[in-house]
Amino acid sequence: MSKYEQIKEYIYQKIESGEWPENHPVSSENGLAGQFNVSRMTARRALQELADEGLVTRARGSGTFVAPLKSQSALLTIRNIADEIRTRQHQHHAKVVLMEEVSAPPTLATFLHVPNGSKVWHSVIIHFENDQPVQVEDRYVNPRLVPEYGQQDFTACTPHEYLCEVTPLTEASHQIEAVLPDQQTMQWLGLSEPEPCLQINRRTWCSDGVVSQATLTHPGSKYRLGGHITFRSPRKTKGEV
Amino acid sequence: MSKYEQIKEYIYQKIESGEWPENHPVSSENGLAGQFNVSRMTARRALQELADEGLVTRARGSGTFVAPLKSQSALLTIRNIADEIRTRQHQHHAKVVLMEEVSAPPTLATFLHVPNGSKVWHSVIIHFENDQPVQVEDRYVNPRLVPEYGQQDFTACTPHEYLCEVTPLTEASHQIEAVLPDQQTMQWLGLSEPEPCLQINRRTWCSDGVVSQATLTHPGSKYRLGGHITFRSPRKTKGEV
DNA sequence: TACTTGCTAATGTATATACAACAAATCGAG
DNA sequence: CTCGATTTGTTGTATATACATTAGCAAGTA
Repeated sequence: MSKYEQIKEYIYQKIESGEWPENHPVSSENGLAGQFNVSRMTARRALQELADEGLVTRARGSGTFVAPLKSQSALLTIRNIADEIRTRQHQHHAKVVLMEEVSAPPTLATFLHVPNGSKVWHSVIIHFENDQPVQVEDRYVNPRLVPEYGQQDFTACTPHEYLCEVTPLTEASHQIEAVLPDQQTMQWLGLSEPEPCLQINRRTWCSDGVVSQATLTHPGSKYRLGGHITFRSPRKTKGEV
Repeated sequence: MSKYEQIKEYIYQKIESGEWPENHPVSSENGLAGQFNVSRMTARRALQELADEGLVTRARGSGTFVAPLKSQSALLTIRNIADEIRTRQHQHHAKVVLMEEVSAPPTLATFLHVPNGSKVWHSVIIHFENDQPVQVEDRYVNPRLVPEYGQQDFTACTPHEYLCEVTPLTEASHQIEAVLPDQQTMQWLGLSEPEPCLQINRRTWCSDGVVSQATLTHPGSKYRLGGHITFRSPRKTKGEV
């Protein structure tokens, strides 16, 4: 193991064991350099990487301290529906039930930052897992940024994949809620009785503005959103991230 | 702007504009050092940080290349309910409706990795936002790792906050689904009619094993889970992460 | 062809040094 | 004692250098 990794391990162990609680001072760069008999730059690298991983905070002129645990937030990964189905070794296919150009109503126009009443792409696509419908994707797309949207074949590649290709997506915001589907959505999902649905509202951005607004509706009985989380960056012991 | 930041900006711009597509080679450390008239170590820092942010991949002996876009997954932040309410400038309070020690049924015992039938803590806590119930937290806790759980005052600090303090939580897994609440939950949430609820199933781990298993139920009409996402690490232009 | 060898270029690690920017403690004057 | 200036310690940036490790290529060899 390289020297800077040894120093990281040493500090990591102190923090994980609880020997160094929150805000406990960590030896300075020069201090560590002395303890471990390395140059300051090597000790510095250890501290810098720990800071990048969020385990310690550093303040010029003041020192390095054990970072407070971030109890308030955790990260959940949201994956592409097609990928998710495929990794379950199931079969995915999509059906385009609607592809049109419509005048954006006021709310949508505000969402997409386009002039009120201007034309936008509107598509509705149903995603199937082993021939069972698991998602209705109702999407509006800004034609200024993606003029060719209406001409794509979305049975081959999902809209999200396509959008990632043609525009460098930079951000997205999600809202997840539980709702009862309307009649039309029930029909698309093949539901005879109303049942709770997981609805994800997603807005995606590229550097030039809002690209797309999508509402993804999943039947609660056939779909759940899962994710694994690490509160801190895991140690890179075995060479893999 | 410091020199290494200028180099990062330069490369970032090339990638974002699409001028350098996936797998396009990036100038070598020495090359950039020449172009920008800096030392190799300064150019190296720029490339190294871009690699840490996932924008480029590096291979010893081979070179640096624009990383493929990760379209398949995005990250959603899940926050502590109490923090979330407080940042909305609303008032949060909690009510403990149940705190007991029970014998773990088989399924739960497997979940928590404890012997079948051994005692575990079980608590049910209702969280209020401005006196409206917004979450029922039904939690089981491994007493081997958190023996004092039953003696805490959870009107002052949420269980999750407490658990983060006493054990260094390292991981969690979440499952989110839409369900109809049972009679008891409806009563706790003050619902007269059944309505779709967002249910989060969370299991948390520390280095010694599974700490806790919680089911968080939110009424769909009063709660949605929101999150902002960046597909790539944002540029650190204005000095903030 | 198939394999080996050696060279070159690229990244990875480590060191030494210099100076800048900043925070906190120290000291001195009033 | 209080306020302000100075000092000291710590992190941030930048440079120069040395050597290690590896990928890719080219040339040579069987």
